[in-house]
Amino acid sequence: MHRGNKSQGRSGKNCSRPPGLKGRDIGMYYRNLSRQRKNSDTKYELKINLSCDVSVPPGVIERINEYMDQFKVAREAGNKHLDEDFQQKFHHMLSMNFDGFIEETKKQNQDLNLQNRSLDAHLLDKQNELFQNVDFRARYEDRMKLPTMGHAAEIIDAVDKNQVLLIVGSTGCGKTTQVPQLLLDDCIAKGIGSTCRIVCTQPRRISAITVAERVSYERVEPIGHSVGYQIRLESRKPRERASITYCTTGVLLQQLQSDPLLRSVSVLLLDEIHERSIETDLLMALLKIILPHRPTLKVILMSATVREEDFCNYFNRCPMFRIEGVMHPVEVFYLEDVLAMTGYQFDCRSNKRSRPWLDQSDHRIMIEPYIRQVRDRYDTKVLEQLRVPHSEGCEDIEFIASLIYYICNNKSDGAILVFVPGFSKISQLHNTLKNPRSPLGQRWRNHLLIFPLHSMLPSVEQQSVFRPAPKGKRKVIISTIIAETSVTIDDVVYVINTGRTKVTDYDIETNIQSLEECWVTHANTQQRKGRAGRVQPGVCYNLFSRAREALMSEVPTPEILRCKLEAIILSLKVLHIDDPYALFQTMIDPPVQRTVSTAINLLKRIEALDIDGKLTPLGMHLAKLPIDPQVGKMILISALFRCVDPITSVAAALSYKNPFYTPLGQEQRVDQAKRRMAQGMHSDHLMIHNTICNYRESVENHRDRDFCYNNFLSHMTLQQLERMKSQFSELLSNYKFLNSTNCLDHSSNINSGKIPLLRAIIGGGLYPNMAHLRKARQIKNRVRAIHNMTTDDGRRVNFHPSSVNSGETGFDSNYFVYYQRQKSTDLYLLDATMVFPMALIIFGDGVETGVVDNRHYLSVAQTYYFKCSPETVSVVLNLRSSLQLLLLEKALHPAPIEQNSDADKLIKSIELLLSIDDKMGDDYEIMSDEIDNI
DNA sequence: GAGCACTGC
Repeated sequence: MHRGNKSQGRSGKNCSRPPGLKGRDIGMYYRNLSRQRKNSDTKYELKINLSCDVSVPPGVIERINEYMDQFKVAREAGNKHLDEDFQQKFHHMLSMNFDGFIEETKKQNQDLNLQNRSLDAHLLDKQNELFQNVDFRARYEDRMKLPTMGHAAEIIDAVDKNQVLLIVGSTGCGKTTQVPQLLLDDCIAKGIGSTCRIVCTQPRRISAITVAERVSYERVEPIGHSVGYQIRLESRKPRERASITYCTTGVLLQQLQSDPLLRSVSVLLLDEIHERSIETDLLMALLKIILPHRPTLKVILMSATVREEDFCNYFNRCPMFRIEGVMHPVEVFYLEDVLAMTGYQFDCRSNKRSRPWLDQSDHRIMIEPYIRQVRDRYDTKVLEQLRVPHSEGCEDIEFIASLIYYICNNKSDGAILVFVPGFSKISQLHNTLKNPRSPLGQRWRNHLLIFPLHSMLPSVEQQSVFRPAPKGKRKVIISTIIAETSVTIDDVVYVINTGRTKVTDYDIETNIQSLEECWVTHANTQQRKGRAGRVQPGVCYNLFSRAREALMSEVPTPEILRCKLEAIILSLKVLHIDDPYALFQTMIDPPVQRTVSTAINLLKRIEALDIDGKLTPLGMHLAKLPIDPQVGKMILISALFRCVDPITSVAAALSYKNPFYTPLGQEQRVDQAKRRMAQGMHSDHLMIHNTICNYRESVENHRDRDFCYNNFLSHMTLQQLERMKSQFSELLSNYKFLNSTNCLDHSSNINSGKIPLLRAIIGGGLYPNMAHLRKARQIKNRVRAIHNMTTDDGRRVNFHPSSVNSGETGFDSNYFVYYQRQKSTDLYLLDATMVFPMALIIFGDGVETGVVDNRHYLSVAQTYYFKCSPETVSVVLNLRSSLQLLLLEKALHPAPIEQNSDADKLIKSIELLLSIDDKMGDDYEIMSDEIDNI
């Protein structure tokens, strides 16, 4: 760490770059210089530029010192609230290794192993009765038409003889609804129903509910008898024994914490494992550990025909069943066929710049050999069109529209489902169909019923898209990948697959998450095709050539390779799987070590793990919260600082979703609504808090429907956010951080009105995700503004246009914290809250102090340096160490902070320090670390 | 000036 001497470095005005450099070259020069310096490890020799002065007025320092003295005295007196229970649990937990943990859980009494003979007899009677039921028999006959039922005896036999089984079958084969029933009824018939508890996991909440409802119907029962479901904050659980539970995979993973050997389960079915979600990948790895300890547990893996050998091999070449699907046949056409049918000609004069020129040469290399291969089968006109690079995908919206009109002209009734990559293409196609320029378009305009489908659009929650079109109308659904698995519309007969989708990726080298458009995989195309054959024979039009298809990947990249691992590592630690590297190595696709080490470093920085990678008391609390560790830390701090309602609102929205939706063409009005809610606080997070407060008020006045409608809010999302808030406050209360389970309880919200404190706590949770704004300039007569801002790694970033901070100037502080940073057309902060420097100093790590040019400073994470009087330095450092002690103590001995207790004094001091933050002059000098992206 | 999709006892 550089202290004192001013070294000769490049910075702001003192720099001396070679003369004659212009524009981009200047940026490149500094970038290279900065990289060289980083490489030669001379970072700390650079000049330190001191930012704003964070000194505190002497009167405040006096008051804080008074508080702190009392705190010290109280601490020394050893006046602690001890929670023996937790302390014991924690020490016990740390002292145990995995094998010890397993031995311990084996000793616990598990009722399921105890057969209940009178219950068995009762179940058998009931079953005989059911089989005589007229409705049951009618429904059973329908069930018998499902291909799965044709394999009933084989499946039951195979489950009996094997611990692990793989069932491969496409949509409609009935594996999800029938296999659990077969096994349950077999157990009951054998007179051992009381030992049977079947759990079947689903990737999505909606599928857990609908499948459970379907199976209940087949068994002529209301839901909650022998069949039920369990998803987060919503469950209709079935009876304990002789039952089937459909749950989300996430719920089962959470249950592992209290039942690590799954002793309450006799048969576990993992459905849709081919989707390669984090949850199923992780569960499969954990099952490999669990199975040897649970010889009676049966596991049935269920997959579509997508690389199913991978799963078979992963479980030691377990037996595999293939069940045919009952889909109607779907005719498939490719771009060349569609061009031949429609005779469409692309406008080659138009400048299609959305695809980089390099792509054009790639396109030629791909298409020319293919054209030679098929020149006898297609007209030369068609082949000429195939040569146009923007013929494929969804570059030409008019082309897609013309195919829709072609279907209207030539094909029988049935809805059309168009897959496009994202919001902008939905919007473009929607506009084209609504305001057609061609006579053909005008002819069909009034015969189309158009439904845009996107997670941010309200139509997903409405029922009209599922209803059949009235006579004379044809439904056209323009959708993202959401209609591939998550939203099912039955009457679709025609699918138009543009072959494009958006995917997020994560670059471990640069730590940058990106969202980019790319080609789908064979697996996606297969699934999209299937959407056309649900009710009758269908047609699928792929808007790419067979040559393009040959270049597409087989399957999407598994999720585990594309995301952060902090939360998983923490959850492994409570299962006593202490070496995350080793566990990840056993997965089907292990993430690279660097991703794991990055996650571990972050967990150490937020003090969830200690220097050796062991769980800290804080880490143990965070591991048990059903939320990412940083957001978990935020709500824990909010409990200590008694501002639970606002912060749980923030946490819920960050971990679930933003309650605003954006109807097509209403972007600006949505922005206005958000800005109204933000109340000038310069915070997307506090905006959510304000929104929830206003929503509650509207509910009390019975005006919530209007309120949601006028402000583009999703009622369903707001209600789920409320449920999550309750869950958080219940958990915090169970862990003894709070007195009340109600997040609105007065004792939990004494400081909820103190906005600077709320900012600081949001900052404390989101840290180290911080950004520094060096200049904000309003563009004349516009709502826009230009922001010159960098994140702590020196990269240039901007507020995402959907953030309430975009377009804003006149901030009271130039520092921000954010939850998500993503690269698309630019590197964006998707959400941000303005924080005062003191918040970063108090809640940040790597806080150091020193003297430069005879001025004292405080620095955060060796990134931001603030001028500061020596008196303030001393009081702040004192406060920081006390806060750390308090956090540790509260984590070890959870208890609410009593009014006027020693800890209360500390909290008040911090509050005092944060509340004096006000507009502080900040110099805009460019710092050496921040030059990378100019 | 822009928003693939999921999920948590």
